[in-house]
Amino acid sequence: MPELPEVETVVRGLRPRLEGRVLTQVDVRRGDLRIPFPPGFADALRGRRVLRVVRRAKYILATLDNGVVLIAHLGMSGRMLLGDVASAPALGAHDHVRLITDDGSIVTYNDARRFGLMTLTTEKDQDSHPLLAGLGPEPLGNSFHVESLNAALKGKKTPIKAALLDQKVVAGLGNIYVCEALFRSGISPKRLARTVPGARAEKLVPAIRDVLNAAIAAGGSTLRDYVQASGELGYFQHNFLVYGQEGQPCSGCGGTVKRIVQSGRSTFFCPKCQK
DNA sequence: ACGAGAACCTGTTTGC
DNA sequence: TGCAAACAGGTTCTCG
Repeated sequence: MPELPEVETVVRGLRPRLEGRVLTQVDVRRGDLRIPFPPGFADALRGRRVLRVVRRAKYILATLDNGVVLIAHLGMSGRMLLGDVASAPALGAHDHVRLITDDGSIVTYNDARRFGLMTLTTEKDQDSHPLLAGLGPEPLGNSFHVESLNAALKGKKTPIKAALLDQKVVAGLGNIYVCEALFRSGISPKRLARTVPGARAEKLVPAIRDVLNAAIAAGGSTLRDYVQASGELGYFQHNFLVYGQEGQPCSGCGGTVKRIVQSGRSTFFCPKCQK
């Protein structure tokens, strides 16, 4: 479900609830997510103060005052639901973890499909953690630029669509924003990645940045069940130019947006505008 | 070593 | 109307 803009939106919703607060209660209802919760998971968090909450790629990282870092990933269907002790919502069918703070906030991690995960590391080991160590550059950060993308795509025979979904190439893109960025840069999703470095990459880098920034400004995209941590809906889905637009007229040329399947995922694009 | 495809799991939408 | 198939924002493993 959530890609970089949605996770960023969730993090911004969690910050005012968690940063500076003490976790007075940590309840794990169901431990069989994508990876099992580590032993002592709840004990490592309970009674600790949250120093900061940040996003890395599609991961949410919460650093505690004992040096422990909570790693959370929302998978396809994960959500962070916010509530208050005063009006505590009943536990839902897929509420897996519930955090309660010293000022009465409730953060509930809900994930129907259980493709998400929660685990622990430490500040010291964070950079070498298996989930985080291999990630490519943040697309909105200083280390993502034409040169780094050129290097990452060099010699790759896979279609550019698949290459951009590879979190080692650039960290945080998913199916929606890859489709949108390729459309905005006029690059066919079927084009081999090794043919993108150069002039095409010079269009692609700003297209990726622009679409992500626009989506963050809109509070992410709300499809089906995704909602912001605040419970509000993102609205960037209304700005999709190709994603989900099969059969609709292309905003660029008036032709028809096509849907194909690449490595098992839907790709939406305009064959006239994207070469 | 690399890339395509399957697998993980549940809920919703689509099509016959 | 009802049921089965298809499909969904991600990641990781297996197989060729």
